[in-house]
Amino acid sequence: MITLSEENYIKAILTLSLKSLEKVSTNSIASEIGTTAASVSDMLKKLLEKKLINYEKYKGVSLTNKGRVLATTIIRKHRLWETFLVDCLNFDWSEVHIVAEQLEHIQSEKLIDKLDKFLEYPEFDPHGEPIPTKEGIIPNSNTVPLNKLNTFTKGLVMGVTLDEKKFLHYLTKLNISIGTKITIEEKIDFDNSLNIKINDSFHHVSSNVAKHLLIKIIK
Amino acid sequence: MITLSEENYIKAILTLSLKSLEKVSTNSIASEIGTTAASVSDMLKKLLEKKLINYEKYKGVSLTNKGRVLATTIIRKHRLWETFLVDCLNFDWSEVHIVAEQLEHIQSEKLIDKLDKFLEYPEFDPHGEPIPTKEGIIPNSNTVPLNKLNTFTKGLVMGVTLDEKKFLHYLTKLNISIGTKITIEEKIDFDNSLNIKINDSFHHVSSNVAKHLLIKIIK
DNA sequence: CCACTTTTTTAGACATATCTAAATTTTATT
DNA sequence: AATAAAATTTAGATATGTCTAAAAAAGTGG
Repeated sequence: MITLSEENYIKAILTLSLKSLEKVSTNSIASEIGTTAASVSDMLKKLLEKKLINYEKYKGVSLTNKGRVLATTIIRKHRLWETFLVDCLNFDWSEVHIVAEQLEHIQSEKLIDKLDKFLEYPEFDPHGEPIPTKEGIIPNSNTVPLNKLNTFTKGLVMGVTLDEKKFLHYLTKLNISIGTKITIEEKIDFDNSLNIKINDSFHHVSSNVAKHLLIKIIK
Repeated sequence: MITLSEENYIKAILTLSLKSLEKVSTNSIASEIGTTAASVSDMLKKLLEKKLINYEKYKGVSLTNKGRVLATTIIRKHRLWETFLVDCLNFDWSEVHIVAEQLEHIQSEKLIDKLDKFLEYPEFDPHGEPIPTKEGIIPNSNTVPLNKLNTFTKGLVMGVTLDEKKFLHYLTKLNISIGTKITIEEKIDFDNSLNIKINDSFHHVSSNVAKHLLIKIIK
């Protein structure tokens, strides 16, 4: 069981992951949530226990695939509820946030699927932010599958297009999650596999893995 | 600040109050909520502290006006959300309860007013239960203002039609709340005031007070 | 009306989530 | 490379809400 508080931390970690390349720091989470670094430290232990984050003391945090899926689900719920509040209930777009912050924690997959349908599958929320898909992908016009990138291009992992246990487990092993920075070092013509750099360490991945990783190109 | 847990207790107390005339017992609350009598005892102290209930050790519980308004608001929210789930999202009426149990705790008066309007001010939820008004009255075809009752008629207080601090304070003093049993003992022709019996003690109330008390007649 | 049963409350624990203050580790600077 | 500064973690406390077991009060039957 995931508590409301844990959900808020996971969401904060995703938000921060998307803002920069580095692992998320304890202090940044504390200021995002409005709490103390000590409380964050306590909570990180619990989230590690539940395998929602990758975490080493003093070394910062990143989301595991499990954590990433949870976080995008919460953002999906938040943005769908905001859409409902503005489009159906005629809320002003500036006042929906605090209400959606509560609604995003309602536990019912069926509810959110039916709300999505009722709203006719909106792509963007009232603030223009893209609504993540049911599969946990945050749509972004700038994303490209990893295998389409040129050598020496750098990018951030924005999502995956395959929801398979073995695949996600493999990504965890490679230390790939949302916000992970990847550089293409070499493309092997023979089998379209890639040599890539992930946070300063080098790995080799097959074309089949690369095509399921959505990347946002950065300078 | 009222916590989610406190809201669940207050709601349970109202539900039980409406089922019988007596003060609500610790054990009945425990089985309604699915917890132990010890936990209920602990919580009753907190609810008394917050002036949401009338409570004397070993003597049972009733809601104060403040508690009654809170409880009916929660039921109003619950029933409006159930209506939304069935009418808009095409939920089956049998599966809405658990979702509405979560939604009923969302804190936003504006949200519930706008939802009410969006649903075009429904009078009944999908289970045929009346939706309480914004003022905290549970509509019931059987209710009559106290001043319309005949001598020796007995009834239960179902709501009030005046939301004024002095009035509610006066009712508290008289120990009148939702579910309180009242018997008309005598009607004074001179000023239409009434002598009534409340839980075995006798009181005199003005016609002005009587006309704002909604009563459901019982045998 | 006294003993027995049931109900309710209290006492003492535990889990969650938070805090302040102190200790530790990392990082930055000279 | 030593030391100062900043970031992070630990230790210890507090508040909420729950539990079990024991004590106390209320109700019941011979």
